[in-house]
Amino acid sequence: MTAPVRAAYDRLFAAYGAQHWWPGEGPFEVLVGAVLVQNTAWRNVEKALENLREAGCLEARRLYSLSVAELAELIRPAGYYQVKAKRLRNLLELLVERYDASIEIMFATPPDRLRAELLEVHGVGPETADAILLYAGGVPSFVADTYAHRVSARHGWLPFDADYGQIKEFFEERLPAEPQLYNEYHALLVRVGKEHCKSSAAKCDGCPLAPLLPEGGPLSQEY
DNA sequence: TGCCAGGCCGGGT
DNA sequence: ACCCGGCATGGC
Repeated sequence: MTAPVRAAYDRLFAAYGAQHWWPGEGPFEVLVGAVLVQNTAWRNVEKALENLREAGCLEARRLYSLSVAELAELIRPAGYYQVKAKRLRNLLELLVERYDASIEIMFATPPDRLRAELLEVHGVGPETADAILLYAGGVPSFVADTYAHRVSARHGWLPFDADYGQIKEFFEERLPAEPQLYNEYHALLVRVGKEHCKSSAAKCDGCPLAPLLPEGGPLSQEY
């Protein structure tokens, strides 16, 4: 059977509705948040962003003017604050030095090239790059995070050992290249993953995707 | 109270 | 090419 990627989306949206990820926040805040949220609960990121806001530093040049130590102290609630302070600065360096601190100029470069440039930033991996492209730039670049992996593996859509690029490609090949769709799908996968695919326990009871599971239930080892 | 969160990097085999 | 540990706060 062909993987019901679109059907899964429809079920998730029907069950959960719009998730409103990164609603109303400007692209710069999204870019900062994309680094801060690495392996971290979003509520912790909110505290860090609030600190930055109070310090008047939610602006590229202002934030770039801080030392790593100052930056680290402000983003402390987000966890991994020492490494993230450096990563954030590396990303800001690209934005400020190469793109004159302008998100708009940055996104004027072709998405494929911009993605490559983001990946060259020390501390920006594929998921962070895609999150920036999608949520800050409206570029239809699917964010294949750990939950996309779990859901895909459990449903037998992909082998468990599929890598990031394969998961991303899998979804992109089966969906129209619409940023709003990618945006919502990613958020919905996280939502359903948290409620039903957490760690090794498959709580398929009441999962909106349960009807789409192969015979015999979820197929995965670890996830 | 332990487990986990919207990753990524570096070092060792 | 893998596998693994480090990084850290805060909520359930």
